[in-house]
Amino acid sequence: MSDISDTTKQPGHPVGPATAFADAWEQTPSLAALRSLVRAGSRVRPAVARRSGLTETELVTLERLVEGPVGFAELARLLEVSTAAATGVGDRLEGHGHAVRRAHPSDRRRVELHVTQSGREEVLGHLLPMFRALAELDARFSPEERDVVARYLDGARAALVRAAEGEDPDVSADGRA
Amino acid sequence: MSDISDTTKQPGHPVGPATAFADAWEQTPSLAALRSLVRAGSRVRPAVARRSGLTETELVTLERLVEGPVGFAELARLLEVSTAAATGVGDRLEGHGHAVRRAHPSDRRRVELHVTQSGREEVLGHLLPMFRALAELDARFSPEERDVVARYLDGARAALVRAAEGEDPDVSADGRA
DNA sequence: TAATATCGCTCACTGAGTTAGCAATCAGTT
DNA sequence: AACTGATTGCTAACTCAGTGAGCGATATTA
Repeated sequence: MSDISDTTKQPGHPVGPATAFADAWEQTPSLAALRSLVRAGSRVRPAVARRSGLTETELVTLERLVEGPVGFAELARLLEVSTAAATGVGDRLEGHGHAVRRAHPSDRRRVELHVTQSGREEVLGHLLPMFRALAELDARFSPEERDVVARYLDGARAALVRAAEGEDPDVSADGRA
Repeated sequence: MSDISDTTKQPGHPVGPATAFADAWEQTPSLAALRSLVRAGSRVRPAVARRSGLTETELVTLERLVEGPVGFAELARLLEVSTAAATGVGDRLEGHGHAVRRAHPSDRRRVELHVTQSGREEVLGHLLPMFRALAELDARFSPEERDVVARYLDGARAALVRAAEGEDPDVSADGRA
């Protein structure tokens, strides 16, 4: 009975416990901007992947591949999937022409996955414009301002990392600005 | 032949086109911090979902539900999935005891999904600590500093949004700080 | 009242992930 | 050199969250 929210009557912005939500969030413009930024950030990869006709996993793999070839075991580790899944990712990327398998020069167990020109274009074509835009934005701020921003962002990062891993409340190290 | 990267010989940090990557990125500490932040941000939801034994989709649904009940058509729209998938999400959330179906008071076609106490605890328990940590961080900065941060973050958000949607290069509106 | 649209559901299917187990290879120890 | 154990990448069988098509029920509009 008391199981269900009593916010039934206020569809848009109910008053119940959701207030606690809003209380800790969206108070200052900077916090609101932070929220929007993180939201926008987590929409980039899915969107780019969809436009490229790739899985998010495949896109992450390509992003890594432009920095150099990777073996499948390592790939599985950084994607946090099974090696079987990594094999599948390689198959699909090869099918798209975005990557190629190559024997490891010294270790004959290993097979390295290399990005192709097509794969590199897919990744850089979508992401370089974003990087450029961010670099231009960054350049519009003074060194002192950038320092403030960096401290803020680093603190926020620490908070998010703590949320992502289990929250040990007594971890007071790490994110001190 | 010229298809494959010639970075084969430099596993760790090759010199090839990946340099273009690094050039536009990770130059200033603030840009590096921004990158880390976005990275950390996109790890939060998957991590929280896994710890809660939920799909990311189910977690997103719960986050929305704490703000009030939603119908399945609307839910499908905001999740960007089919209504069939939304039905499945509802089934699973009900199975977990995190949500309940209820008839819409006036429209007898509609079925609203309501969060339960259990569902609310699941969401708030994981996310409120993060919100609090961010609010505390925010409070450690002066209003002037927060203003700088807000301008920076808003510009960054605009760049990310532009990257998520198709990049129209001539869209100069929107994100001007 | 009739035509159209919307809502939530079921059904059959797709596809990216899982676990288990395989042969091949490498590395260290006798 | 040979044996042991770990690692690498693959296949096979399966799971499960998504899709598209189509359904009855209800709401909305002409």
